[in-house]
Amino acid sequence: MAKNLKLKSARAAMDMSQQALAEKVGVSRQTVNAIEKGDYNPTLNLCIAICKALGKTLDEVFWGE
Amino acid sequence: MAKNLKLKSARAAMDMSQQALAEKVGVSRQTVNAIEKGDYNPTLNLCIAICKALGKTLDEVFWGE
DNA sequence: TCTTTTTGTAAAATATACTTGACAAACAGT
DNA sequence: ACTGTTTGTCAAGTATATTTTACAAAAAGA
Repeated sequence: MAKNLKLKSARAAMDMSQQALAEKVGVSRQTVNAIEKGDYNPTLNLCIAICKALGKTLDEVFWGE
Repeated sequence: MAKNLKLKSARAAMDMSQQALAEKVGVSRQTVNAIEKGDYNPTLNLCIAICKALGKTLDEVFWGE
């Protein structure tokens, strides 16, 4: 799978660490790391939580990798 | 969880049965049914496959339930 | 009414998302 | 050089998405 650079930059734009984002959306830091790295395939609910935490929409963060 | 009526209507607009959509995206009919019914929480890759099959984007089908 | 397609639903099994704990490398600040 | 934060990664476990088989109700067509 491909790295999710849109997620990485959206997180950077909010000056948030993987840890901070993970806590805000209620998952482990490794999960956020794996999603950014493209290792797996988050669930829709997690994608939505991440988008809301970053002030983005699904299309902006997860559409067109 | 809430029913996904946007998915249901997008599928209807393509004149596609749950079965037909399921085959097109490579999952079982029950999975499509459960997603429409709101029973669970598909993975991102499945959401993307469904959107492509229906000619929609993530925001149009899965954003704001 | 009869037949076929579509949909709703359930239980048991399998695949995989996600967790926890842990360790090391890269980087920033002092 | 030292300290603390961030990131990358691994292995073993738990939770849950998805499959398969199966049956019945609802809708559509003839």
